[in-house]
Amino acid sequence: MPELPEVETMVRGIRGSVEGRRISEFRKCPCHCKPITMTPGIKAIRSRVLNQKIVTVRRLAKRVILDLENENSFVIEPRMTGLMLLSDPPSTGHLRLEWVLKKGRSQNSLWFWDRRGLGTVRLYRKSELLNDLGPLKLGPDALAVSLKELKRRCAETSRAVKVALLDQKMIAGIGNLYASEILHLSQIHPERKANELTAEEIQAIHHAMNRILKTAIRYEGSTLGDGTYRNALNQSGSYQNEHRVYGREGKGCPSCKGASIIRTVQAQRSTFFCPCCQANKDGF
DNA sequence: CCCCAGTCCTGCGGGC
DNA sequence: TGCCCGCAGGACTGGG
Repeated sequence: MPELPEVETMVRGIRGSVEGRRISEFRKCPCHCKPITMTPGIKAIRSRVLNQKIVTVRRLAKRVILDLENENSFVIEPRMTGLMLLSDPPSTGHLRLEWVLKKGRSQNSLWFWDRRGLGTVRLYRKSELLNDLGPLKLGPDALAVSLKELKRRCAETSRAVKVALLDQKMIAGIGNLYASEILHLSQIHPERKANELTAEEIQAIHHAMNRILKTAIRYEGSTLGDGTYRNALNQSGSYQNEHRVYGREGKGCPSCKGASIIRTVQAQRSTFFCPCCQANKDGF
């Protein structure tokens, strides 16, 4: 499930083979699955992107952005199982889109692969992506938000802090896996109301967010049991071996060694935490 | 404002 | 052994 570290890994993996190249072809792959969401349609996209050079490859929260020289930008949202690949798809059956790229005489391809097909590919004007007033309505990036801004945004919501961290309008880039990891390192109970956290607790979250996400990027993200997440060369990440709580229900807490990790459900998603290390305040 | 359930989608694994 | 069902959850929507 690509979250910030996985999407950052995708961007880093494809950048060198994509930036500065021209799109000589953009097409749907002949797979028999339902087509993924794409706006506008393939014809309109082709008319705006063919023969355009890809100037920049970058990450915007959990999206991959390809900025073209004519001020159009591809916004690729992998959601659960989408991948950006340069070679060797996990299975050819779920290849969705292909960009054929050219630079001088050399030619290579970039693919969007998506087993479940929940991912989306859209073309926007680059000017629409500059801030959170645009169509994406994203909050500040989890790796760029200042402590002051995080405090301000926490104060604005009474939702459980775990649920608030998943809200891309509040902070962009964190998903279900890293939300649990961040709160465990912060030693904060996931049900605590965001607007009741102390300044010290928000500072702990800010610090943990940076540490967890940066470390996960260094490990090239988490590849879970289903093996779906892979980097641009179809290789697994390794941060799953460093997980403190996610997917570790009933196993020992890596911090206190004594207690077992508990799984609960918040906003219809699994939350993992240590009832001992994260048992702070409000009776939790 | 907040919360909840439903929607999209496919593969996997538990239970019978 | 084989089939059915629930689960995985990112983003979004509609109703209370």
